[in-house]
Amino acid sequence: MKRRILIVDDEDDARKLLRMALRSDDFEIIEAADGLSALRLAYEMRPDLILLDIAMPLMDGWLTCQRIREVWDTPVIMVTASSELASRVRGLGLGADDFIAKPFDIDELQMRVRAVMKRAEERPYLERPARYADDHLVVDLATREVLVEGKPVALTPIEFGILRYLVQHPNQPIPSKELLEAVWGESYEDAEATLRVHLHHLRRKIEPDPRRPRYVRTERGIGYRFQTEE
Amino acid sequence: MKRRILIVDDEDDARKLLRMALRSDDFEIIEAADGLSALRLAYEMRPDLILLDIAMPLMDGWLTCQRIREVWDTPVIMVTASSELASRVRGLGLGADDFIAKPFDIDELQMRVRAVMKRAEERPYLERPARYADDHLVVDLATREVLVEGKPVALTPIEFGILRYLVQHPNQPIPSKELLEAVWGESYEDAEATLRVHLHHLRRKIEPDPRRPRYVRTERGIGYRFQTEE
DNA sequence: CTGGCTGGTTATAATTGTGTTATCAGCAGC
DNA sequence: GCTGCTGATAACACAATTATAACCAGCCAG
Repeated sequence: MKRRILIVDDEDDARKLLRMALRSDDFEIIEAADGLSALRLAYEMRPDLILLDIAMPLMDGWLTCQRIREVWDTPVIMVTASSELASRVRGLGLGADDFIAKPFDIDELQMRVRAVMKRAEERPYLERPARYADDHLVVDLATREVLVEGKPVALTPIEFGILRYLVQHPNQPIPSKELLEAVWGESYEDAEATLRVHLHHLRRKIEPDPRRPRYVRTERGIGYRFQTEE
Repeated sequence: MKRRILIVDDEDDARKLLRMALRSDDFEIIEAADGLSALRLAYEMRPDLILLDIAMPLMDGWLTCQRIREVWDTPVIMVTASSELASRVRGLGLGADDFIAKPFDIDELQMRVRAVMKRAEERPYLERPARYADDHLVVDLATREVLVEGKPVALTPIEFGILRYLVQHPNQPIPSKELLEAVWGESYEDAEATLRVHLHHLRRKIEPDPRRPRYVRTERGIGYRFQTEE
């Protein structure tokens, strides 16, 4: 089966180099010159792997990686200038699967690409949903769009973060601690009061009847759960 | 928790280099100079990660990796001279988790070590969805969902805790003390009166006829038992 | 048949968890 | 400076959960 690889780099020469290195019958190469068009292209073409340059104008590789990972589990290899080596560790937290330093060895690149793809295949593939839709509510995690009764609804970053995590784990009770960690990051574990307030706001915006939640159910003693079916 | 790393290389200098690079409060380093003693040491010390040089006399890195993997799946990082780059691809088939070329960058080594360990920790994702289901009752421990006659039933945390423990040990008489300890935690061993009350509530919610329990049978003088078949 | 034991049932009061509202501080844009 | 938006915090209301006590029912041994 032919694998599709998305190369993201703002410099034409760098893209060409990567493209040449990966020229193979096994791969189909697509390219983007900046983070934003990479997101759009990824949304459209569903690549099997993304090669991401770190140094890019506007939206850099870190941010792009983060945004991609908010929605898909597509494996990502970061391409770094060797001077940036020390900062690579950051990438682990953002979920990059591997790194390769420029200038890279062609054999090494190919090997890492194949290795990451292999690992991704072996992954116990629980693909996270990128979208929820029914008559009342539409949540599109890729475009960050939320529609209620067909009308767009503006969510604050925190509200969207909560909703995203819940939608990505439908019908599962999510402990409040887990939700806090997912949205606020670690070391924010005892702000459940704050969480309740934001959940209140979120419900007010998306629930048909906020008094008796249809989507964001509370699991007493545990946390919350996104209910897909009535 | 301190992680144990096994370094395998026949050259003393190379081992020293690796040891120095990984000197850290997080790691405990053990070493072996050839494949065979590496196997023995690994068996004895159960390292969390193995760093394996490819070029070694007698039993080379590939073979050692293969032998290790025959027994258990400790993560392995292969260390290669860069001239051997092309042959690296072989390692994938043998189950190595990552590679690093000599001479290596210290930051990169540390990063790869931590990345591989992190992945290995996340691996035991084989959480089996314990579940009980028949015509009348469905208990899904993963989603905490309980259905009676197809309708969802709301259990309190304690009620669910009791039911979970019983379902996880079907057809076995569970002493009251054990149930108490499992649900409330230790040091709560003489609240059997309380336990009875909660069991009453639980039965009222899930039994077809609470007067004559079908599922939660009482074992006089012992405790309780979850009966799967009539 | 009777007393004592084990376990079931009911009632009630205390505790806890969650929803809601109000208020304030920080901050960006104007 | 002001204005509007966002998020944190505190205060309170309310309902669900829990522990405790009191009482009841069945069983078994003598």
